Amino acid sequence: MNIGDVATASGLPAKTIRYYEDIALVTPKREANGYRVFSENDLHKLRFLARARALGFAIEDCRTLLALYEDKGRSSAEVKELSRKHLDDIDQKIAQLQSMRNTLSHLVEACAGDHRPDCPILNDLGQ
Amino acid sequence: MNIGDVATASGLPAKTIRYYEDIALVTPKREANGYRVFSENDLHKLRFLARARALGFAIEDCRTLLALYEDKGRSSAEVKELSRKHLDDIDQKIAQLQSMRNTLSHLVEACAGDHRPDCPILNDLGQ
DNA sequence: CTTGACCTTCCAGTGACTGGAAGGCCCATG
DNA sequence: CATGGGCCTTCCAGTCACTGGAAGGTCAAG
Repeated sequence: MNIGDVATASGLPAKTIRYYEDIALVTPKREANGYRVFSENDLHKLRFLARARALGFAIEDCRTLLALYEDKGRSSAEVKELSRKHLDDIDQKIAQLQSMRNTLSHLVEACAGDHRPDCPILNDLGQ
Repeated sequence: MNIGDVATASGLPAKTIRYYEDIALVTPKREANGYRVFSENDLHKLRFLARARALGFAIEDCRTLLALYEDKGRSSAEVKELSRKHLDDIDQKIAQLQSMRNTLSHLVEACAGDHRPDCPILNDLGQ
């Protein structure tokens, strides 16, 4: 398979796949003409990466997860620990966004949004 | 005031304030020795920026908001529109994170997290 | 033989800082 | 007067995970 094929099959842009090769997450072979050749296993890895990234795991975490995935003797504790930490991160981010949302939605509601210059949003920011 | 003073007073790191000068969000004067001198108005702007950033507004939005803040003839409609869009962005981000959180928390719960290699998290990623 | 869809590499930019090096300035103490 | 410590300065590089674009090679169809 060429890069376009695995891009379609994995849902990742070709650019991203090249980048993943750059940072050694996948290591496709090369044809005589220089084109990358992807095996089924490469595609499987790319799909794994796409899913892990979609869950918000950082690239370096994806690298770790992929290594654990391929290590048939790993303990699931390590995976769970990594995932639990990531879940905590997500919860923190959500909490932060919720707090922004709270403040901002109050301000937006209080703002008339007409041609007049009086604006509770700017008033608040200018405290 | 020197940069250290406004850093303390605004809560922004000195590095960040220098960066804000770089991108022309503030324009402090200079003393003969090259040190930046910040006026009360500069400090006021920095506090405005700190609050706007804390609400998650992008730097370019902050620039716009600051300009509107200083334009005493602005219409509040423009401010409200910008804020409403930002609120939508926040909502989208929250939704995305919630969906990650959902999936991931189910997986984490399903994972024994012991010495055995069987792991629902990796099984899911490897689909 | 040309066209168009692939593919390649390399370089630069994104956003909003952040860290660190190398060096100047200022004040107080010995 | 020297020195030490805490300010301040500039400049460069790195972060994260791509993304865009230029310049050019390859391949199959018509």
